[in-house]
Amino acid sequence: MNLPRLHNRYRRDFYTRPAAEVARNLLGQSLIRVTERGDVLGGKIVETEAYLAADDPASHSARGLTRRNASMFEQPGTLYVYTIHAKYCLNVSTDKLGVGSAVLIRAIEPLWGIEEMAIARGQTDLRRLTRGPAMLCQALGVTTADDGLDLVTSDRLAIVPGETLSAAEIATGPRIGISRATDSPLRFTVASSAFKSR
DNA sequence: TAAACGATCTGCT
DNA sequence: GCAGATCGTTTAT
Repeated sequence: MNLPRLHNRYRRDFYTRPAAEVARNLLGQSLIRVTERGDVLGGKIVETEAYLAADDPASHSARGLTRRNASMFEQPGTLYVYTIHAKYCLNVSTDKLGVGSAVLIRAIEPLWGIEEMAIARGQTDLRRLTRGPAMLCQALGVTTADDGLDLVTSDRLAIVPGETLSAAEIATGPRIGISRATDSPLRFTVASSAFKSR
């Protein structure tokens, strides 16, 4: 696949839809990080989860706006980075300003800047580079310092059109690692990918 | 200000 | 496969 370029990135309207729809449509797209040196890191999104608003007890926004989850309520396309178990997770806000829904990007297939990501991870096994939300953040160097950044205008992080998948290539199931709303089918994966967290 | 809790990962078996 | 580490945020006192 060709090296993705920032100016081809998805615009605001891509994120201005219900979280589950964005989560499904993010599969196959390219998540890229441009380092301070100008290197491109990233790969193809293969696993996502949707987190809704007040009606989703598993969502950080279920109990309303707090200092931590404020980015979820920002305009669609805003990066929401939070810490959990002393690690980072990367989300993108969706729907509309003030709603409080987001998509968690759980795994990508490493494609660009693999050597640099391997160094950041302290791990050379391709399959253990970006297989999970915290691994992904470590590989890309994303931290809470990036929370609130706009994926539509940022020169550090963006999502660029990759490949379009057919419905048959996408698997749906319950979200991982949560204790509430464990039956909602809001996890989406590229069925054939070897780079999923499970 | 104290306590509990995770949208997790790693190392060891 | 599983137990244990880990630490910021939230919620309770």
